[in-house]
Amino acid sequence: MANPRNEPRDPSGGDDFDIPFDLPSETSAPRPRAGGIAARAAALANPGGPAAAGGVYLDGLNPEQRAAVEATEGPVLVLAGAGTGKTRVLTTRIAHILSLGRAWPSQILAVTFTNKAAREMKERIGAMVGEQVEGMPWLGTFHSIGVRMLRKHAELVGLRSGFTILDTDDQIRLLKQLLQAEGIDEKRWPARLLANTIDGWKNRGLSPSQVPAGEGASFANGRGQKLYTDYQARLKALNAVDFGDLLLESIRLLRENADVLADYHRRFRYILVDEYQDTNVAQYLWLRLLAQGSHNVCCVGDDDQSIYGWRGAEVDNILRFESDFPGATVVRLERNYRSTGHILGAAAHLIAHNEGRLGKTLFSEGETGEKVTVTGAWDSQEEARAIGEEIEQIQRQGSTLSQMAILVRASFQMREFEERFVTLGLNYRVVGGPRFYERAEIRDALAYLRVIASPTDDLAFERIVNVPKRGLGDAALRQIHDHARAAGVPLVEAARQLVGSEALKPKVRLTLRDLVGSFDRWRGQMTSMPQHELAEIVLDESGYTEMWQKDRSAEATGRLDNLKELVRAMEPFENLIGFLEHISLVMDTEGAAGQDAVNIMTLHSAKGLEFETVFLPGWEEGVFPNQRALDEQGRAGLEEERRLAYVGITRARRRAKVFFASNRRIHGLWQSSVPSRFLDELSESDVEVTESRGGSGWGGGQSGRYGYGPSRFDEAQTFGSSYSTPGWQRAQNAARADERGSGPSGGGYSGGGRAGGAGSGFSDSRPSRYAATAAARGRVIEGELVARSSGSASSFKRGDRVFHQKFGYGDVTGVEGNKLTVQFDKAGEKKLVDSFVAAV
DNA sequence: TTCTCTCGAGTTTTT
DNA sequence: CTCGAGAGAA
Repeated sequence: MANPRNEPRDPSGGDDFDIPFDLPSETSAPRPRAGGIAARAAALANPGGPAAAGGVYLDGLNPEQRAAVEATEGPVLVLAGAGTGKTRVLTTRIAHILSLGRAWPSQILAVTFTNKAAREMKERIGAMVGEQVEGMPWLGTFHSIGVRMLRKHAELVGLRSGFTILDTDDQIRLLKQLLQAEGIDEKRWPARLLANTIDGWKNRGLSPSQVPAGEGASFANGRGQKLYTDYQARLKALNAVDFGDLLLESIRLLRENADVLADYHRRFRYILVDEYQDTNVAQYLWLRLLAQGSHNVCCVGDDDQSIYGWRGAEVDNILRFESDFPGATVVRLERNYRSTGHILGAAAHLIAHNEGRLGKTLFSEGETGEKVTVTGAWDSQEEARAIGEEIEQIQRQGSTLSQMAILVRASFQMREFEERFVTLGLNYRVVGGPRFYERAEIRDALAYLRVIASPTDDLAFERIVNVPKRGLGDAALRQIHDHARAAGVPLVEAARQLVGSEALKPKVRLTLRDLVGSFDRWRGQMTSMPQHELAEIVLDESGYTEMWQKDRSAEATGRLDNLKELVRAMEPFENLIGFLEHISLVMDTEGAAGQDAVNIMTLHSAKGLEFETVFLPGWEEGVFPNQRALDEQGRAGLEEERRLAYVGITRARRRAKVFFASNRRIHGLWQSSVPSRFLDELSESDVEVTESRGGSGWGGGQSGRYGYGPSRFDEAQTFGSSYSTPGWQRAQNAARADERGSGPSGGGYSGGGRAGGAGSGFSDSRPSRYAATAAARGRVIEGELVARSSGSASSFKRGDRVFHQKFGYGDVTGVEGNKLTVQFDKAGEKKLVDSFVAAV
């Protein structure tokens, strides 16, 4: 299309980059109006004009932010600490580039990790530059931009444009089939593990042939690499890609087709990357390829907030930026606008314990505020109880529940809070959890729609042949499979052919005929009615809705609601194909914010959010830092855990409240625990130890820091009894009842009295009576004792007389590794880990 | 084919 | 303890 202007020219104006399956918002997006540049220039010159927002956008920035925005040319790394206005810089920078007329909206590539981040960025840019943002087709997640490229050039990487994107579930089912075909024992080598392994390779940008020999051999006695090769072949045959391929294949596309790459180089004048510390190798390679064009690449990130190493993120990417992009401008944003002085101080002191970091010191000009509190609880139930109380108290002081959040390390910790809040009648909302489109009922429904839209989608067909149960089980499916392979046709077609033959049992044949007939019928209706109406008909006629209506389990109604929600979500799309195209990448929960409620979520999902008050429970060795992270990743794992702690604290605007419990039930066993080393890494001057509930002066069970020095929290553990309270849990089992009967009950929540509680054990660090047992279980990594193994043999034997803090005295009646069976005098028989009983 | 039971494992999560 | 997945029984 001819463009009257010389430079810059907007390539999106009718060029062949448009693809058929866009979101409605994109296809209907108005192209930049004629005179865009003039209008923008006018806006700059005349801040009072219609596009005035652009004229003043630089005003509110601090000098560093402004520098980051104005350094438009060449590589720029913005090290943006927590709460320093990272998103603001990113969005303002885009607005700035547009306002200066340096590029058309369609010439800016802006990548984020999540759809949520992309959406937010779009909104904020929109607020600054108005409709122009609609012309930014290249603002999106790595994956969605990858898809866009691949759809356009599918044939260059051996795909057809309508390829399907497999989610994790499909992926696993496919791999299971491969494992079976190879005769590999799925118990020893689970498909899940293979999926993770392959994902790991893909994250590192490795195609099957590039997998290092040693690693390829690590799975299933050397067959890992072959399986990966087979898997890729199978994907191609199905005209499908998985998430990793979206990047890997894009990279291949760009590498192997110089003309395509040149095209994108010409197109992308400015590249911006959010959360750069989270990029993996594949994403890095992809970016580097594209950045070779203009060199105007701006990465924003915070090495201290890199918490996704375990899924392939390479902190190294951000640490290496300056050598990767020579001549890079580095801007540090250290002025924090979020948290009070004490919170920042505590967080800074903590994170300073990490070695591999670029180093930033956050400062705030705001008030010092309240100190970070550290509170010890006897066990996890009391911890939940104490937090519940604090929440109610803060609420009484006028805060809303939504301004508070409980951030846990692992989701098993959430349960206790949920139970507690249910009894308190306190509204809470669990953020995160299974994504909407990951729910079984949604995927089933989608599978039906996929088969309708694309009769060659074997995986989708397999998923729902027998859902709801209609008597088409393994045997029938195998027959269809065999026939499909023999005839070289997709499953649906094979089914159709079998129905016409005599090969099937009469009953099966009839059922299958109905099913195939239904699909044909629905497919016929696809063009004659809106997709959401079709979906309703399909769910109804297939018996799927009925299946859940008959289900009397607790979740059934929720599932039906989800299905309704799905139907509703389909409405805005142009057609079924358009809907399916984007569902796999762009559908997220976006849970109704709804009523005022306390937020409960993992530390990971809290990244990027902020709250007035943040509760951080479970700061105990093993839980946080997480034992497995330590065992598997050693020092690197510890540092990532520490960054997680840093992320947690810096979520707080006004109050950060840390908790630890001396006892916690993990996998059904009561374990006593040691306060987290991170507690000691918080600067003392920013922390206040609020010994919550009394303290009988027993001190902690296990003190002794396992080699990393005594802690000031070792004995700051207390007894507040949770055992004597009225039964607040639902069905209590016998064991729980026993505990209540025998626990060292302090007589209610408030019990115990405060005397001698706080800090009484601070200075006098008595040697623990359990130290010997504990030390035997120590584990050294890189000369530093950072981990404890739990699998070692016990030093106890049958017949030993032992003492337990909660259950009292008893006799060992059985030993299995480090797990003991103990017959307690009062509490009855218990199974527990040896480290929390002591020999007497 | 489907239901029930036993066994085993058991961070973090996006796309 | 608690959930999910696979193996045996109806």
